[in-house]
Amino acid sequence: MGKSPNISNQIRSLRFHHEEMTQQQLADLVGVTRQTINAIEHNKYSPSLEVAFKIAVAFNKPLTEVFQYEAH
Amino acid sequence: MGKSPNISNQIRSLRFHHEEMTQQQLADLVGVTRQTINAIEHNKYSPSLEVAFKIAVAFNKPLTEVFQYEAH
DNA sequence: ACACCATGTCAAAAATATTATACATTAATA
DNA sequence: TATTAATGTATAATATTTTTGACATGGTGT
Repeated sequence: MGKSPNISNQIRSLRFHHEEMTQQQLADLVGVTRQTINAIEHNKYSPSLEVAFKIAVAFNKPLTEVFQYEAH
Repeated sequence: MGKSPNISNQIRSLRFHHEEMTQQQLADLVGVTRQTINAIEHNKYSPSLEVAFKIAVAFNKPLTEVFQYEAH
């Protein structure tokens, strides 16, 4: 659904809370490419639910702590 | 990410808990088609995070109560 | 200065999600 | 019987996400 201004995320800050985990390292944990992590981090589009869940697992956080939704 | 055996959901039972809300009615609330709801309900693929959030909002539940992830 | 690493970004291709149309089945109902 | 509503499918077309490959930048270290 294209650009998603109504979804935000804490990926960047979570990465730095995790011993400065790099975009590449997170991508490897999740099983996607570095560009995908970068795009999601910058809200270029809303990821699939599966990728979102995998990111949450990588940080050992519930999904809703990584991604927030604000209806408009 | 194609078929998603590691994501399950409670959409069907939530629909019936909501005055027997129909697939079409949920689709209208969410802004997708009936076929999309049907496919998601049957785990044919994992929806976008945005659609997942909208479904959760339609049921007035946190996303993680509607969708569950089980890493394998 | 040079190399290295993390990041931002871009464009084209591949993969996946979603729509649109259509048709079959079942249950309810007039 | 006939009709209507809800659902399960199916296929092709469109939209979106993800990959791949590439290049540029700023920072850090040698």
